[in-house]
Parts: sequence; structure tokens; C-alpha cells
Amino acid sequence: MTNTVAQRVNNRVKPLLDAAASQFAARGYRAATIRDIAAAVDMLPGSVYYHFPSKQALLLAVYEEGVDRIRSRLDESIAGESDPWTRLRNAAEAHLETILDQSAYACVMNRVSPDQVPEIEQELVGLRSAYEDRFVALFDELPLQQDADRGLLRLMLLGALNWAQVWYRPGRSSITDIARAFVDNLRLPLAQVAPRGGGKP
Amino acid sequence: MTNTVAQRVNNRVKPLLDAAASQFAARGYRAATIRDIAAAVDMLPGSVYYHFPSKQALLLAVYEEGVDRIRSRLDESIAGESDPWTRLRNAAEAHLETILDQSAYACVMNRVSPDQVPEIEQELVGLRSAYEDRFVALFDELPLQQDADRGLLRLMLLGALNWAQVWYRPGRSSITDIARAFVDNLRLPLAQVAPRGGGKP
Amino acid sequence: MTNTVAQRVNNRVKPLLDAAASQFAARGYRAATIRDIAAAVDMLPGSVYYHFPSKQALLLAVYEEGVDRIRSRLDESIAGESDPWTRLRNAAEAHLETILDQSAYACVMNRVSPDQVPEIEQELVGLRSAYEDRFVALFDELPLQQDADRGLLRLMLLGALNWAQVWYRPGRSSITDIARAFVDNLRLPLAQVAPRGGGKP
Amino acid sequence: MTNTVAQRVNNRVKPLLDAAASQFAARGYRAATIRDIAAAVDMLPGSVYYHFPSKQALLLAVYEEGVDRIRSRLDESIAGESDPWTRLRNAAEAHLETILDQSAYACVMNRVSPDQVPEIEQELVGLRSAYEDRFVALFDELPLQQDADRGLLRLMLLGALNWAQVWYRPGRSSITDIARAFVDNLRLPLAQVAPRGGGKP
DNA sequence: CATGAATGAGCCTTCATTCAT
DNA sequence: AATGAATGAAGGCTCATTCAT
Repeated sequence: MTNTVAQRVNNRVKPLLDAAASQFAARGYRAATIRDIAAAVDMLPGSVYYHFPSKQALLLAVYEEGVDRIRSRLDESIAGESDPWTRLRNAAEAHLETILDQSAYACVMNRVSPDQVPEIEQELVGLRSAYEDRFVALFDELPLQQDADRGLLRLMLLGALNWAQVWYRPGRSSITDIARAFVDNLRLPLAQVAPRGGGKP
Repeated sequence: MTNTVAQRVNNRVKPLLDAAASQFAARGYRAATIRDIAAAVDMLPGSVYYHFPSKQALLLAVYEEGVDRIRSRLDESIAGESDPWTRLRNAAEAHLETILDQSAYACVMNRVSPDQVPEIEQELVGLRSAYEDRFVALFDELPLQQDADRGLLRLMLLGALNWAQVWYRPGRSSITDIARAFVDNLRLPLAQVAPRGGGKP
Repeated sequence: MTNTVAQRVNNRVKPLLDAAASQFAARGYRAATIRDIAAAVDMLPGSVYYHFPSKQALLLAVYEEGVDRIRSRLDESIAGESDPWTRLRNAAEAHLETILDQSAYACVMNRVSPDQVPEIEQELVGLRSAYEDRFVALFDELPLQQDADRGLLRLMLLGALNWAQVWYRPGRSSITDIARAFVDNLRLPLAQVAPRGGGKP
Repeated sequence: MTNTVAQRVNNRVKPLLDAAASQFAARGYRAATIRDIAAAVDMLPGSVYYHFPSKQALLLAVYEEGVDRIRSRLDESIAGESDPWTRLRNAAEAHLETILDQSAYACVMNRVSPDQVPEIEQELVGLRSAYEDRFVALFDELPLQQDADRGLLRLMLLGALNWAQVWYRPGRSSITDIARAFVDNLRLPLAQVAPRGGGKP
């Protein structure tokens, strides 16, 4: 068969990438070592270099996969839904679920910030933006008052969502509730119909 | 002549701590090296250990100072102000200013997460909580609808605020505007009088 | 071709262990440095850690090899010999030869005392005892007067033997003579008239 | 008073020396640190150098004091005694008592071997010999058979005695008993039938 | 007498990476 | 496709020692 090689590669590359994602997510880029990643898939450190030319390349691959996953997860969640606020709510939920318990890959995107690896900072930032663009679009759809700063709003929601990684512990509020609450907190005052009435008159 | 000792101490320890704060803030805990920190104040690596027994102790000292600074900055900002929403707005502004351009110390609190240094994780978490308690109090004061989850609200604001470290670049919106916008985005739907069509009438 | 692996391992690990034994024997545990040990076999310091996880592990390995060697040397020396005193004499000779000029490995056992490396103190002590048990057996075989304290006797001989490391210089008495004399001094009466019955008549 | 200074010096030098002796005895030369020695007498590391120019000098002073102590202890023990074997027995006892529980100073003499400090090796060896000469004299007095090797005998006893530091634990045999037994073992026949004339007929 | 502060050499160890096999 | 063996640069830390005050 023609794809034997490719398959064999996949047999080892996927687990390797999984291990890398786990380690990067759990310990951060610096603290995660090639040794540990390799050991997690019963490989020797040197062998990793057959598949990836460097630790940075490994991180990049994880980042890419991470973006892929969270993005498709998000796309699924809004497919077939047309109400803008519902779409945002679904997206927030998908986002939160992914970074909180679905995927080490997605965690990495928040845990290791691009400036920790200057050599590939641009690629990393690019990847991140590519994903966040989904939210740009989502906020663009929203029927908001004219003077609303959609960018700030997006940044606010994403910050709130990502920060959950720091404090979230399974048990209390469900992930769904949190996502829903965060979106609703933004929606109610801003919806077009809401008779904006200002802070201090 | 009475404070000779204190002054001498401050002469070297303070700059050292400053340098440590800068490095930790800029590179993270692992990537920041004692060598670089020492070099930044024209010391030799070994000399650092006269003042601090370990890299961890250095981080702890920075954390403490960071909490001290951001907390007193926040306290100043709300002193003499009695309107709960204004107090929160001022607090958010103080917080944002501190982590964005006032103090590397405060940045460290967000940049290096306690679990990166397991040996002092508890102390670090404790310090962080001690500060965040200010916000707990601030949210408690707020006249909100009964069913509002003040905890979630606080987490949302803090997340939004802290995330600014990731995207903020001087120039566009002013720090004050951002802080104000974030708080207002929360305020309008939740305020008791809530002049819109709200959650529960 | 079957033992390629073993040979390759031996090619570097054995010399490394030899070098470690030499250094530990010559300078003691603390004063011996990984750098020097590595340099003695044209390695870089870091390379040592591919073979041994720590300096302590290196010492332990040397200790083990040392016990192995001195023990098998001793066993050979008494194999096929049945007279108890001759057996002891042979053992003493084997012991002395080993610690005096046969093997740095055995020297280490006397030179570095277990309490210098608390983390592996127990292992070290255990290894040492395992060897000294040979002498326990040897003294048990001896036809002695009933009130003789065989334990004390053993300790006495071992002490006398080991102390030779401090003063022995090749040339004067031969190692064989010394060992023989030590054992005979215990066996035979020395006092001129040999009037068993106390010092002061 | 004219000797105020000298007295004050002594006030600090003696405890300092005591601490050094303790540390050297407990940990060995390398592992004992100036810091620990200084701390034991509530001094700072640098202050030690007011009294002693170097760590080596400190060791030398301890060695000297050690020799002094064990020598005078030994001299006392044999003063007024004329029987050669009794004199040796008393000396052995004095020696053992001193290195086992009387004085850290004396322990140092056995614990740190001169070759660990090459720069003062000669002095150290000289000091040690000066003391061991007492035993040379003691063995010279002994009424032994003509062909007896008094040197070897002395080395044997000293080895046996000093080795006690390795295995002695208070409780079982008393120090006195051990010393007495060691000397008697040399003096009297041990073999059951004591048929002077060799092992194998 | 003693200290506070620092030095500098050196230590054990880690780790990404290389490369012949 | 992977390994065994090593490299080399760097990292945190220790410690005897110095010296102005």
C-alpha cells in the first residue's frame, strides 16, 4: 500500500503530539522537557527529533492542532444557528469547554504565551488571531448600539473566558452556566432594544 | 544617621528586587535567570544569595511587593469615594494601570502562576487571594438584583482586566477608558433599577 | 556479535566507574568532582549523567563493585582451605592486598564513610556489613577459649587491617607479612614469659 | 589590666575552636563550612577571619589542641604506673576514651586525614606522629620476644583503637573493657590449645 | 572585634540537540 | 524509525575569602 509509511508515522506522531500538548499545558513551555514528552510515549529524547526538528516546532504543531480543534468545535456549535446572541453564547460555551476539559491542545494556547518563544512568536500570534477572528465575526453580527466598541467587548469576553483556566474547578457552576452567564452579562444592557440609560446622568 | 542601615539595605536590595520583578514579568519564572537579574544591577550571581536564599524566595518577595503595591494603589483610588459603582470603576482603573504600565511587580502576579513553583504555591495563592478579596468586598457593596452571582461577576471582570496584559498596546483606547468600559458593560444590565427588559422582572 | 551492546556499554561505563573509584579513593567523596572524573575518561561533565543519575549513584555503584571485588577476592583466598586459622590468615591477606594496592574500589569503602552521604547511608552501611559478615563467619569457626569475645576480636583485626591504609608504604614489610603478623598476634602469646594470669602478678 | 585584650580574645577564640572541632569531627573537613562553624558561636563567616587566617589554619589549631588533649590525657593515665603492660593498657583506655566521648578535638585527628589538606599535610602528619611517639615508647618498654615487630604491633593496636570510632555505640561493652581486651589480646594467647609453633604442624 | 556586602571560582545538574549506527 | 551516547551551554547554588567601615 502506498500510505503505509504515512500511517506508521501517524501511529507515533499523534501520541507524541498528545504528550507534548499535555506537558506544555501542564507545565508551560520551558518547564516541559523533551525528555518527559518522549518518555510519555516510550521514546527516547533523541527520537523526537526524527519527527520534529526542534522543541519549538513541536510547540507550533501543538498550537496548530489546538487552533484547529477549538475552531472546529466552535464552528460545530454555531452551525445551523442563526440568532446572533445564541451563536455567541454557543461559541463561548464551546470555547470554555474546550480549554477547560476537552483538550490539552487548546489549553496550550492560553498557557504558553507567544513571547516565550520569540523565534516563532509571529506564527503563534497569527494562529491565535486566526481563531479569534471567529469572535470578531460573531461580534460583528451582533445588533448593537452604534457607539458600542465591539473590539473591546470581544476582548472582554475572551479575557473573562480564558481567565477561567486560572480559577475553574469542576463542581460548582457548570461550564455551560458560566459561558451563558458571561455572555448574558454583556447582552442585556447592550442589546439594541435596551433603552441605554447611562451611568451618572 | 539613624537610618543608615535601612538605607544601605535599600541601596542594593531594592534595585535587586526591581530587576527580579522586571525579569520575571518579561520572561516568566523559569526563563528569568539569576545571572540576568544580578547583571541588571551589576552584581555577580553569587551575590544575590547574600540577600535572598533562593530564586523562589526572590519570587516570593516580588509577589509580596506586587500585592502591596497594587493593593495600596487600589485603596487610594477608592478612598473617599462612596458610590459603589464608582468605587468599582476606580478600582478597575487602578488595577489596570498597575498591571499595564505602573509596575513590573504587579505584572508578575499575572504572568507567573503559582503552580509553576510548587514549593511556594500556597504562599503565592494566598497572596493573590489577599488582593482579590478587595474585589470581593467591592462586589458585595454593589446594589444588584438578588439572583446575581457576584462571584462570577467578579471573576469575569478580573479576567477581562488581566487579559489586557496580553493584548494591550499603548495608543488606542486609554487605560482609563478600558477600565470604565469593562465596568459599565457589567453595570447597566445589573443595576437594581435596570431600565430595560431584564432577566427577571 | 551477540554482545555488542554489552561491550559498548562496558567501553565507557567501566572506565567511568574506574575513574570515579580512583577519585573517590584519592580525594574522598566531597573533594572528588564530577568534572575531574569525567575528564579522566575524556568526557564532559554532563555526559556522566547519561550513565549515572547523580554523584551519589556513582558512589553507590563504586561501593557495590568494591564490595564485589574484595568479597570475591576473599572467597578465592579461602576456597579449598579448611584450617580455621589459615582461613583467617588468607582472608586477612586478601583483604589487605585489595585495599592496599589492588583496587581503588575497595579503598573507597574505607575512605568514604557512609555518613558523608546521608541520602544513601543505609545502602552503604548495608553493603559494608554484607562484606564484614564474611569475617563474622571466619571468627565463628575459630577454636577459641570459651570466654573469648569473637565480635571484639573481629573488630580489632578489621581495624588493624583497615588502618594500614593510613600508614602503609610499599617497601618495608610485605603485605603478606603484615596480614600474617596481625593474625598471628591474635593467635599466639606475645608476652615474653607468657604467664597467663594477669598483668601485675 | 594588661591582658584584657588577650582575655577577650580567648573568650571568643575558644568557643570558635570548639565549634570548629565539632564540625570537623561530625562532618569532615570539606563538608564542615565556615558558615556553620561561625553560626554555632553566633558569629558571621567573615568574623572568623579575624581570629584565623584560613580554614586550614583553623583545622591546624584544632589538630594541635587535639594532640595536646589526648597526649596529656594519656600522660596522666600512665603517670606513676611502672608495669609496662599496665601502662599500655591505661594508655589504650585513655586513647579510646578521648576519641570516643571526651573530645571532638581528638576525633578530628582520625576523621580528617592529612592528605585532604595538602597545603598543611606535613604539619598535620607531624602532629599526629608527635602523639603516636608516646606509643612507640610504650611498646619499647614491653618485655617481648626478641623477634617481635614492635612497630607492627603498635600499628595494629592503634588501628584497632581508632577503628572503634566507626563502630562504637555506647551501651554494650564499656570503653574500658574494649581497650583492656585489645591490649590483652595482644599480650595473651587466644588459641584454645595455644600450641605455640604454628597453625599447620 | 566584628559585620555587612560582595566576590569569583567552582559545584552538581539539566536539557535541547546532534549524529553515527 | 529510532537509539545510544554524548555534547555544550547554561542554570541554581555554595563557599572560602576579602575588605571597607
